[in-house]
Amino acid sequence: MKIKSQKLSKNEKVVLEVVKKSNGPIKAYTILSDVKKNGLKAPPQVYRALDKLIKKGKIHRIESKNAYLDCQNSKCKTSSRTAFSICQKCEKVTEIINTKLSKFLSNFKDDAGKEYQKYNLEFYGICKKCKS
Amino acid sequence: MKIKSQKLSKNEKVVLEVVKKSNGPIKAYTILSDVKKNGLKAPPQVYRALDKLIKKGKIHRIESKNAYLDCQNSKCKTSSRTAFSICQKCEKVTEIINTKLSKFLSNFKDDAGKEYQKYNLEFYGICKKCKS
DNA sequence: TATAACTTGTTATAATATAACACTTTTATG
DNA sequence: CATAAAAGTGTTATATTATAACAAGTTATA
Repeated sequence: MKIKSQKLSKNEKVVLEVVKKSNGPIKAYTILSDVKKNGLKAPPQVYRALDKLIKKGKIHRIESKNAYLDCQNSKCKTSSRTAFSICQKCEKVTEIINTKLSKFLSNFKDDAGKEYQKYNLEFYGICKKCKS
Repeated sequence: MKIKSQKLSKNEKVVLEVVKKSNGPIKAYTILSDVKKNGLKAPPQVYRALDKLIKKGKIHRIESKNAYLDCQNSKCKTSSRTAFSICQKCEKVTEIINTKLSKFLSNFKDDAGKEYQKYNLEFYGICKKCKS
């Protein structure tokens, strides 16, 4: 089994830094305006970096928000099994790292007996801070 | 507890028919070009109908595809707890209706002990047909 | 009938994402 | 090392997805 290189290119590093330092999910065009000081100028440069970073397990895409979040899971080597908690008020997003959940979903068989190597789960609710 | 009306407006009916008769997830602008023969002309008319239909539990949005699918679950009264199987080859999408899964996710407590009223789960794999 | 809530029609534009092509850099390997 | 293949970059243009804003019509019902 060939292991995908985790080495990052110049643009990938630049984009990853921006995603990391953002406090929560960040949008592609927000990243773009930020990385302009690093010489990047056009959307494809950002989107290409984002795609690679996702494949390399460095960041995740929050599908329901068209936004990107750096991976909090030190053990995460891929982008294949993800779960998030999303606050419907403040829009805060947290990655859920929970063995019971990931085991259940990884072992889940549908009615045809099929298992899945890849999933994305998004939970929606009101976070602690917004409740109080 | 007030029950949300399931009554559909004219445009909602028109859009729902198009989603229903489509063989799988359908895009907003595909719907638009289809409903032009019914007199609808502009994106907002379609998007408004889609939003309402989702809230009324008649259709679902497949987040990772920006596409819409009619709800297969006769018992589905809301859009709050959804699970789908998505083929990575042919892009076929099937709604997963599985009590074990929905129970597990509805009862799931995160590390803070929090439960969620709403979730969306997307499984990715290769469907039977594409495998053979 | 008045009025509030909902629905529609319309134009314009915002936000998100990719195609296509030329060029450069890095990596692998004969 | 040479050099070819693969990966990465820069750029322009354009495609795709979605919403803002406003005016007007319709429906429910107090």
